[in-house]
Amino acid sequence: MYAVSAAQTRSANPDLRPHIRSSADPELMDVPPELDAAMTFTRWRREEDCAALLTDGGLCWVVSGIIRKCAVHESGQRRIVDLIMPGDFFALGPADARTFSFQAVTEGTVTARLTQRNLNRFITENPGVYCMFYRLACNVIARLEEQLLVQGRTTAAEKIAAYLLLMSTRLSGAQDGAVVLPVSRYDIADHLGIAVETVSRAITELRRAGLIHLDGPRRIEMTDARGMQRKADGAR
Amino acid sequence: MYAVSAAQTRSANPDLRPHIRSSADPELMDVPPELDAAMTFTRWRREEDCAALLTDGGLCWVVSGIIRKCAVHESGQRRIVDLIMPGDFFALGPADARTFSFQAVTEGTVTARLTQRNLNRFITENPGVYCMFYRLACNVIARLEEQLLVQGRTTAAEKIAAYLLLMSTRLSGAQDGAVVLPVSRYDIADHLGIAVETVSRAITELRRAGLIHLDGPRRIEMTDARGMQRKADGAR
DNA sequence: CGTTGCCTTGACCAGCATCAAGGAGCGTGG
DNA sequence: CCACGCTCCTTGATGCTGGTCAAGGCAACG
Repeated sequence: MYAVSAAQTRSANPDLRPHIRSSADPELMDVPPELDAAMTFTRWRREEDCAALLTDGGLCWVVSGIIRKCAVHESGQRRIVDLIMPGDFFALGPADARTFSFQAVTEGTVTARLTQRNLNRFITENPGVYCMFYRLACNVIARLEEQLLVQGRTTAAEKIAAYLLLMSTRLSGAQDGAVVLPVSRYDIADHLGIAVETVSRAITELRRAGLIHLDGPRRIEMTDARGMQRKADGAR
Repeated sequence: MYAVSAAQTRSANPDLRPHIRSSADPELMDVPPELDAAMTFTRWRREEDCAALLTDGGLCWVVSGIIRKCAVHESGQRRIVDLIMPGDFFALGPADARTFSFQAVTEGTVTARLTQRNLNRFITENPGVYCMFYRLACNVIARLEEQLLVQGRTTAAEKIAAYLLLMSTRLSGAQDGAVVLPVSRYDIADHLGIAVETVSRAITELRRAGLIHLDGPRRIEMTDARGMQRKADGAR
């Protein structure tokens, strides 16, 4: 077992509760109050491993902050398969325990957890909740498919452009304006399957082309959303 | 609406019924007989577009054969995001209709379809079925994550090795023995985001290295499963 | 003030996309 | 029966892209 370093509140915390809303699909995450009361909230430090949340087969939501789902190859290479943001849910499949690990990306990430026991107890009384789980799972599917499309672009600049657009929609709901990247260049590299240096170069290329404007390494303004879209789609 | 060219049997066909089993998780797809009776079966010709199945928001299973889920970019490039095999289910998300299309890959692919209407009717009487949907959706998630890991490899040979191993497990349940690829080199290329020529060259490279043996272009024997795994993991 | 993590740039070379060509298998029609 | 067109697969030549190694800047932090 993993020793969780932060305090856990055993019941619903009114401070945290309202944040459990999917930005992509606000109406979706209407967690029934009964379910809410059965959840355990946890706050995580940066880079802290939170896989222990899921070892018993329970479910988990990100309330605030970011969680990343990683796989580490034999060769030592790390691959990020998913970035889990506020409102998103995640669970550990039967085969996942061996391949995947979870870490908090941002300091003070808060998760809401539903243990297998509480889940079972709740489900027997209220089987309709699976409908919500089904829809949440479909959201994950849509997210992974988008990620596959981003990784499927040919050049690095296209990948980065598509990635920034995707991040922009996921973080703010819009594809223009400014994004504050919650992840480092290293994380982006491992998420896209390219080298850090290439990430850096591609961002510089987009900046030189006048498609984005940097305000520090993390804050990126999309000065030309249309152009970014064309770039992402591999227009020549 | 799309004119479906093949005959449809309105009720459960005893010939087709037993095939609706997931090879990956046999116990999972125990479709309740009541649900089975509400399904519509369709047989598709090769390359036939079967997106019309899903426009009403219903669900679909592949009974036999293969369905591919594609996205086509502005630039005309095609990307395959998923290969759907017997026992797997698929549905059309709200945003999917614009981006994705579905086609039968193999001649005579059979699908089982549950219309939105039948689904609704059935669900009100039996809400527990969503549990099955949830688990099926989790299977899709696991599949997409594996695909992301395959695409995340660095060199083309690693990608192809990982892809062949994955195909092998998905088609036969084992990682050794022979695989008969249900897809063309072009499909593999569009699934991995690399050029056809590179696919061909990578397969030749694996053959020359003694890791596989070709018996015609589609039938591939894994003569050295261990070596394939090492190759896929980027061992040097 | 040194250390550490993160980001950027340069130089170099392997690997892949691209263009081009040719072969194998197959169904169609003469 | 063969000629033809078609799709699919393979191989070669070439130029560009990105991985790798190396170095340096910058900010936060002890």
